[in-house]
Amino acid sequence: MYLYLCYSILEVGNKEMKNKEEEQEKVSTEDKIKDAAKRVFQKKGFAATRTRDIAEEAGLNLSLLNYYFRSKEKLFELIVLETIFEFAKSLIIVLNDEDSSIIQKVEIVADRYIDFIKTQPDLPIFILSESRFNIGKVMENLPIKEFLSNSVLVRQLKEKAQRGEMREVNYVHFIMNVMGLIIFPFIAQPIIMGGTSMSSEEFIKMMEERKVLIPIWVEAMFKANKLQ
Amino acid sequence: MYLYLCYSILEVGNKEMKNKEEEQEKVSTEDKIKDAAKRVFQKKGFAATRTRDIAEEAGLNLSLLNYYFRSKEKLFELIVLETIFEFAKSLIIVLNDEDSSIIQKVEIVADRYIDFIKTQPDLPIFILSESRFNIGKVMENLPIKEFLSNSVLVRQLKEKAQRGEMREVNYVHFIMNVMGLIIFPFIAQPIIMGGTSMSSEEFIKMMEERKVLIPIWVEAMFKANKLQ
DNA sequence: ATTTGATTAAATCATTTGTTTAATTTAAAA
DNA sequence: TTTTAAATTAAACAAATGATTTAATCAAAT
Repeated sequence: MYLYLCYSILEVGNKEMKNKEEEQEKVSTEDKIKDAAKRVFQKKGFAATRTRDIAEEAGLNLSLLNYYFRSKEKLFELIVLETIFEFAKSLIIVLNDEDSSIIQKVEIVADRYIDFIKTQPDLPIFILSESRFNIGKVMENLPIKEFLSNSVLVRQLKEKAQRGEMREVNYVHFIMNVMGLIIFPFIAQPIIMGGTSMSSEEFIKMMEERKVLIPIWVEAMFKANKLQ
Repeated sequence: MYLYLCYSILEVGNKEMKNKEEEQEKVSTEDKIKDAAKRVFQKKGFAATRTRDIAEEAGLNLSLLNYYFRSKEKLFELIVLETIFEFAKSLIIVLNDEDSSIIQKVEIVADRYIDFIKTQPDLPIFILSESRFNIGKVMENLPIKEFLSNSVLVRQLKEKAQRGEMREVNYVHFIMNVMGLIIFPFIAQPIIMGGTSMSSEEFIKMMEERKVLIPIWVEAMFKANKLQ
C-alpha cells in the first residue's frame, strides 16, 4: 500500500502523454472525489468538513463517496497520506542529490517550497494540525528515519563537522531550522497580516526575499556553530 | 471589551494573595467552564469539540454553558482571545524592555516560550490553525501594528542597522525567524518524533539545547546580513 | 420569610451528518 | 440484441449534536 503510493506519486508525467490524443480530460469520478476531498479537507480540516461539502465540490452524488471510499475516515487517511508524499517528494530528491552542496540544497528547497506553498497555502497547517491525531501510525510505517540518516545531506553535514567547519549538532536541528524558516511564515500568515496590516502582495514579496535570505542565514548559522 | 481583557490578563498575582486565607480554591463555575473549554478547544479544535465534552471536562451541567456564555461560538471566541493574550503577554513585556539588548531579548523569549509551550504543547497549533477562520476580525481590532513599530525592539533594530552592524531588512523577518525557530519544532513535533523515532524526553532535551542555540544563531544571522 | 440567583436533570426541537438502500441508468460482455 | 455488471442517483435512516426550555432544588442575601 505505502510502496504503491510512493511509486505512483514519484512517477510523473506519463499520464498526460498517454491521454494527449484520444481521451482529452477524461478524469475518473474516483479522482474527482479525491481532488475535491483534498481541497475541502485541506481548507477546513477533518472535523469541519462534511461529506456533503466534498460531494458538492466534486459536483457528484453524495453516495459515491461511500461507493468508492468506504467512509469519510478512509478517504481522509488517503488524502493525508497523498498530501504528505506530495509534500515530501521534492525534499526526498533534493536531499539525496550528490552534486549539490549543503547550501545549494537549502537554496533549492527554499525556492521550490516557497513557490509550492504559495500555490497551496493551506497545505502546511493541514499536515501539521491533522498530524496530531492521525499521522502517528502512518509515520511509523514509513522508513523516514532510515532514509534521513542515510541521506546525502546528513553525510555532508557530518563531513562538514569533521572538517571542523561547524560544531556537531544533531542534524534534526538543521532540518527544523530550514523548514521552520520556510514554512512558519506561511502558517503564521493570518496573524502576521492581521497584526501588521500587510497586504497579500506584500507578504508574497517578503517570501520572495526569503528565498535569497534563508540560505545566507543558514550559512551564517554554520559559522556561529563553528566559532562557539 | 478588548481593553478589559488586556487589563485583566496583564495584571497578575493579586487574586491568589486575596484568597490565600479565607476562600481556599474557590473557583467560580464560570472559570471552571472557561478552563475546561480552553483545554478541550486547544486539544481538539473548534469543530471537533462538542459542548458536552466541555461540560464533562468541567464536571458541570451542560445547561451552564448556555447559562454563562450564550453559545459555543461566543465561548470559543473568548477562549481564543484569552489564549492569544496569554501567549502575547510575555512578548509584549520583553519587547519593550529598555534595559536588555536585542540578543538578550531573544534569550529571554526563547527561554520563556520554550518552557511555556512545553507545558501547553497544543497552544501554538491551536492559535495558528484556528486563526485562519476566526481571528481576522479579532486581530484588526488590536493595535498590534502600532505596538510593534513603536516597540523598543524595533527601535533597537533600526539603530543597529544605522550603525552598520546589519543590513536593514524588514523587522517582520526578524520576528518570523525568532518565533519560527522557537515555535515550529513544537508544531512539527508529531512528525519529527514519528519520523525520527525520537522519544518525548529526547525531544524536550533538544528544545533545551535550542534555548542556548537560538540566540547564537540569531546573532550570526545579523552578521551575515552585515557582510552581504 | 421572601426573594433572588445558581445549579441540576430531563426533555424537546430542529439540524446536521455519515451511511445505507433500492431503484435507475450506463456501459460493456455475451 | 440480450444480458450482466458496474456506475450513478434519489431518498431515507438513524444517530448525534447544539441550543433551548422547563421544572425542581438549593443557597444565600434581603
